[in-house]
Amino acid sequence: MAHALSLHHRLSHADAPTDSDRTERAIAQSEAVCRSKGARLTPIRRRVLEALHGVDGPLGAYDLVDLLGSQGRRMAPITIYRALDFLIEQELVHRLASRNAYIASSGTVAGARTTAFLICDGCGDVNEIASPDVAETVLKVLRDQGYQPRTKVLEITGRCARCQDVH
Amino acid sequence: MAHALSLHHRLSHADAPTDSDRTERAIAQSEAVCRSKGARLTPIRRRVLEALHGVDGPLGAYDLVDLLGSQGRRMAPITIYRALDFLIEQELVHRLASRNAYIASSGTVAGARTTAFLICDGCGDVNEIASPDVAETVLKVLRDQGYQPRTKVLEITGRCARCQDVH
DNA sequence: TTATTTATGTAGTGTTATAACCTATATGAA
DNA sequence: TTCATATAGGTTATAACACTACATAAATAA
Repeated sequence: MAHALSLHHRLSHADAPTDSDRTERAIAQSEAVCRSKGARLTPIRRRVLEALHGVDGPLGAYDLVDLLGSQGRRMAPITIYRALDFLIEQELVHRLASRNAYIASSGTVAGARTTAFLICDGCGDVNEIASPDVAETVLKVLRDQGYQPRTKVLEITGRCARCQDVH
Repeated sequence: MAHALSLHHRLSHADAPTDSDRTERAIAQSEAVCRSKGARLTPIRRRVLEALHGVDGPLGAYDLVDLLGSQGRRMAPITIYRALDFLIEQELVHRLASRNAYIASSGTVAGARTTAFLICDGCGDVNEIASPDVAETVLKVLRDQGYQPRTKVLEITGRCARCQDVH
């Protein structure tokens, strides 16, 4: 991938309890979601989800292979992909097609809302926003066309406020 | 790619003049656009663009390698990618990240409008729509966030009207 | 013409994703 | 519990997509 940012830059501080707390809460919530749907959040799937919650930004599938491999037995790429498929199915993770990367669904897993990701070309930051206006407008167009949407993810690339005017 | 549809299904009828007429007009318009910008629509780039206009739907980079290779000297993948980069730069072609595929910009090349692609999981059809409402709503959100957008392409996957209720 | 830039050729490699097949574990029914 | 079935994961290999690096050729500007 030739990462713009090294993994280390994106790893959360281990000594800042808030981050791991957030991860724990997200996992607990995910477990509840899976239980209610009869879906099995197995140890592998859970570890992948934890890894994605543990970093600030998206990770490639092979990033996950390396990251999880470094803290235990190395898993084959296909294993990671299978876990990702499951997590995407449960809408716990989004695939950022434009980046070939995966990111944990943030916060409100509440409804099947349309979310947009603002992906910065400069710093690589990914900003997940849930705009009811955009969601509604898009849904209206889809209704007009007779489309039944599956993906409700919009990926928009450009430059974030901090990275304006830079090359 | 293990194409859901064979190339032949997607090739336009050679004996239906309307299709090739459309392609010719699109190419003529593209030539004009390039001339006005001082960009060079070389024979290779032109052939790639023609190929994309000549089919009904997106093509992968290696589909283009095969398609163009079958009607002349085989070109290396990098050659196709370079041509695609140019065409995307000129906004004559869009990359569909979710499909690893490329599609010719349809019709109104007029302005840098936000376009949305409705990609059908069932039949693979790609429907390009230019909704001013969606465009405006998205731009408003981006302004609020201080984002300066580059990609103005929204990819939405789901099922088209014809493919509802199927599996 | 000559210098410079832009485009293409060639070979190799990096990166992302899946196929095919087998084994193990979990779940439900008898 | 025991067996049947379904689901998850292990292993190996390969497919599919994209680009690096460097050489050559063609177009453009000086």
